[in-house]
Amino acid sequence: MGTRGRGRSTGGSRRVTITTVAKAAEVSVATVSRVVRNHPDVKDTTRERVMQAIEELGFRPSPLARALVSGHSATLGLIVRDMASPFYPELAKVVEHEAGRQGLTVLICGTADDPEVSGNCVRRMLDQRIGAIIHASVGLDEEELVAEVGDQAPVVFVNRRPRMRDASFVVVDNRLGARRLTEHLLAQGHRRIGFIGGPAWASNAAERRAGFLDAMRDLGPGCESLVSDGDFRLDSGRARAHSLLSRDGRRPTALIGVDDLVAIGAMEAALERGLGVPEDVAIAGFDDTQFASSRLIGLTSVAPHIDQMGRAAVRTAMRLSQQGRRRPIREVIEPSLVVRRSSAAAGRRISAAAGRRSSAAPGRASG
Amino acid sequence: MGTRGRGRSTGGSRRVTITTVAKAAEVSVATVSRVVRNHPDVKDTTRERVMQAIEELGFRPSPLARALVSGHSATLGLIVRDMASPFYPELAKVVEHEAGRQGLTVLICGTADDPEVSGNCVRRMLDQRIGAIIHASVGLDEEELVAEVGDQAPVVFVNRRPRMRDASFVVVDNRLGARRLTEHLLAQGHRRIGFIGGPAWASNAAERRAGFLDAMRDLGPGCESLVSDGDFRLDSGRARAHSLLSRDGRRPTALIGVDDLVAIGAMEAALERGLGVPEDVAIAGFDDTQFASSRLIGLTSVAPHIDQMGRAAVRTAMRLSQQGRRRPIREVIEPSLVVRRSSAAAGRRISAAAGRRSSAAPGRASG
DNA sequence: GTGAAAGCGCTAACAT
DNA sequence: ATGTTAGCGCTTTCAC
Repeated sequence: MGTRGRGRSTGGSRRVTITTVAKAAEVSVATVSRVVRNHPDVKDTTRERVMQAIEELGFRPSPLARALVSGHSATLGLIVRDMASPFYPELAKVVEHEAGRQGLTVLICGTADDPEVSGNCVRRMLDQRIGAIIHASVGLDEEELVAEVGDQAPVVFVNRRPRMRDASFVVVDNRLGARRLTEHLLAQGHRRIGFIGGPAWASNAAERRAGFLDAMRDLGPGCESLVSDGDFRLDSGRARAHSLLSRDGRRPTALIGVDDLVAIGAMEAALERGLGVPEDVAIAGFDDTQFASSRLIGLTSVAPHIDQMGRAAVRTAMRLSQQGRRRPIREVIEPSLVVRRSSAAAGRRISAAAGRRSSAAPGRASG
Repeated sequence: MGTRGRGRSTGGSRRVTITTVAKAAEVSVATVSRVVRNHPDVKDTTRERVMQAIEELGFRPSPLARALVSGHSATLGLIVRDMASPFYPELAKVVEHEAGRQGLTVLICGTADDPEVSGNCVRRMLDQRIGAIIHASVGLDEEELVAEVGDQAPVVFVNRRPRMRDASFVVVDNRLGARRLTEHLLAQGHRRIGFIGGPAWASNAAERRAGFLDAMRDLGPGCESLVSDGDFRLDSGRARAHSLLSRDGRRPTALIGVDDLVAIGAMEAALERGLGVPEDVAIAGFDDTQFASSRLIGLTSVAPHIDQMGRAAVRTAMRLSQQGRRRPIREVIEPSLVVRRSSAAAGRRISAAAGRRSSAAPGRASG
């Protein structure tokens, strides 16, 4: 603290390398290296001496040199679709925080689900001998991705269930989430429900949609399901909602957005048409993002527990990169339903604690 | 395309290094290196030959080795306060995108304005021989930061004007923004205006506050200014707003939040007190984030032009790291005021094009 | 348990 | 205009 150097480093203080430490501790660089890496084959007294030298000199090993020689660095690559879409920054925050706690650095990259951007991104990461890739985008065909990566780094898919065998992933049970949400809406008396979906290639969108349709079939005999696919953007949600809500006489009384942003687009559309939410049309989304939880919006949403997902992703990535990734690690998180004003018929079915993370998944969940 | 390798790399294909290329092109590694770095001292025919070898072999230089020997890498470090606060992901998106276009990798890190986290973060980045640091957090005392970094990498402060001389930065003119906003509110007939500020150590918060107070003094003689400082979180905004709005008889008719999140907290508070926005109390914020621009919220906000800021930040970072950063580069962006429903007295003072980025800064701006 | 030596893949003098 | 050589700071056999 308070080095008070005048900008230029203070004359003599050359950079502290492993060699410096070796000399100070009167051992070879190999031994210092062992100590730093916690290799067992070091006598306790030696270890002590080296540790002290490290401490005194303020030695910090160069991740660069380390990565160059060992072939992989303590760096995580996080690939997202769009940092500006509310789900991703929340995920990024958790991942970065968790990674930081483990001393890992996080490289970030936003593809716009453009395979080319995505490819560049992955290549740049591999060139850095990245330790593991956390892939939370949905675009690039995963075959290509995995082929490109080969065995250069383990890949963890997040929020997306890859089609291929032996891939590792951390996802939320989207079908279950959709089912619970649908169940909730049916219980509210809705008989005509619209689903505003995502692009065909997005597996999580497909799962949510399928979950909705299955639930309608199983639980809402005689009810009508309307599906309209768009992409993940707000404007798409709005446009699709407008079109669904314009069916005179037969318009849906409830709308589900494939994610919160789309649902918010739908809310905007309702507003623009002079429809009250939830009186005229109930609306719900997926992801339980900050946006949804604001009382100004009060959007009912399926919570994938982003923090849990993020932490699991980092843990998985670390395990894979350590254990030589013998076999895939898969994790499925149970979603919960957070009911808010946008779908609360009586205006007060919101669970007592209106706080953000309150889970309201009831016991009556289907089997 | 379509390498179709069976996972394991296809037997013989060893890694392609600069030496491989040198052999193939029948030149020395130095020449290949020159070609790769666009060094002028290479005969055109030679260059051609090398380029072709590079192409054919699919050679990609190792950023690791490069950084190790040259002392700095093509990597940008982005330090933010909180990825989950709407301003930052929008900035991160632009920075990452712009960096990607230049072939730069982005390392990200969220401090919670905790100097310790921030310090670790900076050290990790320096250990990676980062090319430049874009610092968009506000917490760590910049003296410490700059001392720690020394001349190891150039630093660009973004969205924060450092107190020290010869620091580079890209900021928005917060005082001007605050003045324009205040002017707008006064023009709407407000005579008692509250300002919900940020923490004392945040320079941008201080500037916004000062701009507000100055404008009130200059333009609103006899008007009352109420200031209540909090932090940058939504809950802080809500709490502060509640307290300001509870002054019976003398409550403000307009509230400014130090950023959009705080302003939204204030909107929630108004809602909770049964006050209409903007009829009973007008509300406005800073940053013009996505959140603000949704019609569901329609928050009047001062736009710092995040995209412009982000691009300028990357440009500045690159310039500094190339030109040996002789002298600081400073850039001040002119904000514009985006008027939305939350402060539109008649309910229709919203500029015709209700789109997100429509700037509504009028000519009558103060000198 | 410890050390010596050979690189990892490149750049940067210095020769030529 | 091109080649040679010495590292960057570390890990990793392989001896001892």
